[in-house]
Amino acid sequence: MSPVARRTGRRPGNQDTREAILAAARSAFAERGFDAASIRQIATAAGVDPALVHHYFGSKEELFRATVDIPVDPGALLPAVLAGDPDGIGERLVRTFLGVWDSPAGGAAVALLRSATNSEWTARLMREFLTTQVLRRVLDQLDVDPAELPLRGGLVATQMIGLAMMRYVIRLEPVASATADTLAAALGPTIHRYLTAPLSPAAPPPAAPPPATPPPAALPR
Amino acid sequence: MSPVARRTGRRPGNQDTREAILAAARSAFAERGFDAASIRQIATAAGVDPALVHHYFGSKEELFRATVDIPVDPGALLPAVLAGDPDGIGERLVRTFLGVWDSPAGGAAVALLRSATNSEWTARLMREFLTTQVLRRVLDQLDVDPAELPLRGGLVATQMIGLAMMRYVIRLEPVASATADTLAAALGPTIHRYLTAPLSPAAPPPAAPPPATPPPAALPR
DNA sequence: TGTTGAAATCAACGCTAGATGAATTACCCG
DNA sequence: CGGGTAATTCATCTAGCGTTGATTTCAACA
Repeated sequence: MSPVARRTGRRPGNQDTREAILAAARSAFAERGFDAASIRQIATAAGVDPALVHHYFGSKEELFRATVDIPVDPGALLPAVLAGDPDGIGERLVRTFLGVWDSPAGGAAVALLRSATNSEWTARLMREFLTTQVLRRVLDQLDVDPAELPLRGGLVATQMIGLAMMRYVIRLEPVASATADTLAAALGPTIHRYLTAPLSPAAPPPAAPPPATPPPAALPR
Repeated sequence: MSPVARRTGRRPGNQDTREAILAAARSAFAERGFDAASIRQIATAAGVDPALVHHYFGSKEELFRATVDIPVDPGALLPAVLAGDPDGIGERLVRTFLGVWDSPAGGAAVALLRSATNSEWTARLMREFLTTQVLRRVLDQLDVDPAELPLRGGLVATQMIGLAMMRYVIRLEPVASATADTLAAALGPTIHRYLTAPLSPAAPPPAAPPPATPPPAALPR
């Protein structure tokens, strides 16, 4: 009937449909997380039938893996962080971190972060990525007491993930729109302290009123 | 057949089914997030028919709201944070924060945090809670330049939410199992610095380089 | 040219979710 | 004792999900 009634079968031109699907999946996962993003809408966004997604990638999980698998090799970024004035290492780490998250790879990271809050296996994925890929490498190149290494790494992760959450997920102003300079200046010293400063308070906590009271202050209503 | 074949109708004894549902919902939402938690399994965990959940709370969203609506009135906690040595304010804030998150109310907070990463309206909920309920009040009671207030608040939020994410969601060791003392000693100075220390590096204040990219954030929906 | 294999679509399955409305039972008040 | 109201369940509806298998079209190669 209609002159252009191509309904089924292979497409004439483009060969880059696979990339289109990947791109659509990337943004969908980044914006809505693993569970909330649906293959059907990813396919629609890519102008493609849902079944085609399964044809290229086997399952939703594999699609997610392919989406996230932009290997931001931390090893490649570390030299730039470690080079130069040791006192500036905090600021440089923050700048590098922001650079990655603002790049296309950042979309994958946001997707991972969003999904880490929902499914346990994503959380584990992230945990392992952090420990084995990032923290360990960073701290290996500093002269840190190995016994203190995990805690120092955890503290740094705390600040970094918090920054990512606020800037890219919750989008709390003015952090969401702040310049890298501002954030580097503000957070850099924190990172530096977590990496180098003594951890335990030499002096016992002064005048702390009995912390024994986890507040029953929960107000009823 | 079975002598106790009560299938339908009102239950003999307890009247506290509503609370049972709420409790089950609280832990389900906290453990799995809004989307992943299902009314059906909440009902099962409470030993109740799914329809009963809709009878008490109208919809899943309302149930979530009721779950989250343990008003941990920040105003009630602030005096304890603000009293005493001003230099210890950071540590006290961390301790109070951990106290809340480790209490029953913390379950609600974890639920909110988990869900904030998925649905935009939860993110907004959290954003508004942070700005209007917490940050504003904390900073109102300190002598902070009002112009710097939002940024300082955002920085504090960054560190606090990061702590919550690592400790309660990602569960990265050793942060997840660290004592409140350890964390307070480590993070306290950071908070203190965010609240009081000068923000911009005195050397290169580029006089606000055009925040050329305010919205890389295409808000979905 | 004819054949083959990949690209793409269609239609459907099985599943689970949230939600609804009617039916059944227990409690409370008069 | 009897009626009304709230608590509880059952059966069902609709909608969306991931996934699968068959089927059709295109492109390349002998």
